Amino acid sequence: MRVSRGATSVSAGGLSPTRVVRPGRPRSDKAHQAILDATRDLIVEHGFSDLHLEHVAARAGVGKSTIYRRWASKEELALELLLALASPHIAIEDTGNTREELTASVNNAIRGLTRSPFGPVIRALLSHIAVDPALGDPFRATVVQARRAEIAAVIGRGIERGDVRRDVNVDVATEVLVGPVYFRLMFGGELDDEFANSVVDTLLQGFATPRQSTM
Amino acid sequence: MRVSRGATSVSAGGLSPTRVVRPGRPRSDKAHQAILDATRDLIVEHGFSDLHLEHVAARAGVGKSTIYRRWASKEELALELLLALASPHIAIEDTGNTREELTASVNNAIRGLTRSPFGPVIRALLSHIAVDPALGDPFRATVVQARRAEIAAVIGRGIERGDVRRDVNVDVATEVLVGPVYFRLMFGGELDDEFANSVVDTLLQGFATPRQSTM
DNA sequence: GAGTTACGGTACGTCGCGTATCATAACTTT
DNA sequence: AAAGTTATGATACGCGACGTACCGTAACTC
Repeated sequence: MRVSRGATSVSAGGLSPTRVVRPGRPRSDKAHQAILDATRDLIVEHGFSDLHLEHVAARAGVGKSTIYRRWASKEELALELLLALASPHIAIEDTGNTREELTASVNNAIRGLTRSPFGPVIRALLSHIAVDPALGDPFRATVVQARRAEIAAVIGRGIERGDVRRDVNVDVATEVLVGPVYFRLMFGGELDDEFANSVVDTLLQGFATPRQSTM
Repeated sequence: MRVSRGATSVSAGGLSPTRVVRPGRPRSDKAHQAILDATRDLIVEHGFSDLHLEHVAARAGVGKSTIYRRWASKEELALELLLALASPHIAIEDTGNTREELTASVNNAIRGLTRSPFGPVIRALLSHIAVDPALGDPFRATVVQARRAEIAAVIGRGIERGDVRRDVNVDVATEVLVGPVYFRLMFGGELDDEFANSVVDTLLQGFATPRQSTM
């Protein structure tokens, strides 16, 4: 059995619930965070279906019962982890330049998937998100919704600046911008700046030749 | 990877293996197909992580050992099933009309996911495809590659007709056409004709206003 | 018929799940 | 400082599925 109980770097964005401190032990959030960290590491290393809570407990330096006291299932634990990891990669700054902002939209998604534990974790959970509403619905309601809103804002600013057609559908815009990124995540292909630029070029100009733009 | 003993071709083109008939029982392929059918039904009903080979055996009217004799693991069984289900939804007819063909490209993907068992099965296997090369590599090498080639042909015909810009990157074209479909498969949203049309409209015209097309 | 082989069935050890129980450590209250 | 409260780590348990091993037998060839 593995003994390395390395709690590695602390991930971003923890939750801070209003907690009433009562007699007895004070629900040290160190344990809470240690469990999430161990879960993250083990998912990254072995994937979700080989995530075993007894290993999580061992690596977090915690009893198995402590985990079951706080989360009803492996899925709930994974969901909390996923939402915590997702949030940092969504915001897009208003730079005044539409192309820049669109590229940032794609690059933000890419960087979240390639340069942070969010990538391996969501990869491991894709099926569950797609199949299990208990995971999928909260994820859609928070992460996906936030990303749609952020890109809607980018498109909106582009329209104001006169750079973007007024009739662009913002939901579809999100999907053609970020969908390709997830396509490559699943089905292979480089996720780099060149890809981001290529997607944005394609989307800004469109497929059609100028003379055919009313085809 | 140890595939079944070559009794069936892994891809969906019918089965015509050179079979050496030897004494003893003749590897009835009825059993083989019954196992695949049962696997498909159970994945559709309960998802991949609740797919239990003892149930597959029972539903297929087969001993559990028979399954283990032919496939090394649940994943290999699922892979063969997946490849068999994927192929029918890829070909795109040359209609002479670029917009029609692009719409068909998106609609083919949508129909494969919504109107056939391929949808539930790939949903259940997304994570494994994204994480496990033993599943992902064969899938990419066959299904994804075929789809890329098919869409490359559509783009090529569009260029010949003068409808599509000559500098469109065909890989990126595949991704912006089909990526949105998989995005919605995972993260929610209707998968219907309206969506397909909306994607194609967006992609043909592009985001940019005409006067900004060189932005 | 004799020979061969895959077959269905079953029993087995292993492992992770999720629950229950318990003595104890950590902290609050008085 | 002592008493009271509560979450904690540890351990044991039953359950179910995994994957293996072994059987007697059915199906087919020669």
